[in-house]
Amino acid sequence: MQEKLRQHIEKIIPLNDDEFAFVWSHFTVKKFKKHQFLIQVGEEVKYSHFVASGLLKLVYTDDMEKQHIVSFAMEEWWESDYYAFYTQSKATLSLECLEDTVVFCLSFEDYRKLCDGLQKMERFFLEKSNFGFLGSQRRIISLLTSSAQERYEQLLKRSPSLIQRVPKSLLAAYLGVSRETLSRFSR
Amino acid sequence: MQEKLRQHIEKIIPLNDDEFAFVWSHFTVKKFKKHQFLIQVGEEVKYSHFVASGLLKLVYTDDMEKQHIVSFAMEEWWESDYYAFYTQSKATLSLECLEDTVVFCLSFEDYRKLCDGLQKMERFFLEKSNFGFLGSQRRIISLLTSSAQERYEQLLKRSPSLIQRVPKSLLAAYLGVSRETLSRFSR
DNA sequence: ATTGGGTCTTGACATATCTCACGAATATAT
DNA sequence: ATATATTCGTGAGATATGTCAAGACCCAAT
Repeated sequence: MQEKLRQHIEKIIPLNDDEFAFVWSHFTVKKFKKHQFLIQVGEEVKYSHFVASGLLKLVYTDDMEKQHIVSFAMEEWWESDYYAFYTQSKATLSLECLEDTVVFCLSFEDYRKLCDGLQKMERFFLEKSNFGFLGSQRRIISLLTSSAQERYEQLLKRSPSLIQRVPKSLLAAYLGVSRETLSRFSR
Repeated sequence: MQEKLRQHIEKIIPLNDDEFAFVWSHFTVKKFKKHQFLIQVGEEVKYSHFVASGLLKLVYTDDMEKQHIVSFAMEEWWESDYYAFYTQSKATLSLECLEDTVVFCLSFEDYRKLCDGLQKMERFFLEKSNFGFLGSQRRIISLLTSSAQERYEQLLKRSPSLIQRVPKSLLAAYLGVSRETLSRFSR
């Protein structure tokens, strides 16, 4: 079970058994059913979540109650409302299961302890953060430069598996386009 | 001169004189005039830059030769084509001075040495990366949820100083809206 | 004083996308 | 098996924004 996390970390930095045991001791395993919430707007954000299996959506809900998808979290993704997590404030985003999901949870306190206790893990999280930043930057460029249809085609190319797993209305909410407009692209 | 960098770092982690001397030894100072390029598309990206004074634009140029502004870098910002920097590949973005500018340059090699030699600096860069990621995420949400006019008003509120320093055509290129459309908002 | 480059505004028209409405197809729960 | 909710596609009209063109303004250099 925890092997998934170990392999994930070892893609970036090698760990011996003792080190991984130390790492693993900071996590707790939680299981959720489709439609359950890991984070709700206004509540405390206790954990950063490593997705062992399943699929989640991180959502911003606007004044009109319209949902916008900040990101999808599949296997091997880390996900949380990170602003609230790092600043230990209340959630402005929600995190909800699109499928039955298993996550490994890391509290903010344990996150700090882990980094302080094992130098390598601070390095690991730095790499993760850098990749997250670069991914966001690429998405911004896509939003600035491409039409809705082009963004849809880019998404198909980059994440073909997503299309099988989530309804198109959610892809639309991720791309920043209406459900109906996206529907007309397929033709 | 280097005091600016020290104060900047000490907002996040305290340093004694020896530690800062060690940090500073990894940087080189460079000065540029308005219109000069720090990074050009296709060239190597040697440095991450700390802006001591001045103003820069990080630009993505599309197939139609249209410019899109990934970010503005003012005093105390770190800027580079970070994808190319981290992967040591060729630049896809350009970095150009909008004003006469002084930067402190950190090569990739020195960046690694700095992190390895002084634990605290890895921590510092992790904080920076996290903030960069959160900033990008907020901009994505803004692009997904708000009209061009709303995004303009948000920018005015968040960075009123920018408006004095850069032509509106560049603000438009940052917001993802045409120069003409942005011009009509002021009324 | 004059020139030339950059900036800003504005009008007219084109186009992408949104919204609302409806119905068909499909999945899900009882 | 039936009922119910979700999902998907499509038409028609509204709206935001883009594009092209013209002119006004400002400022630095000659």
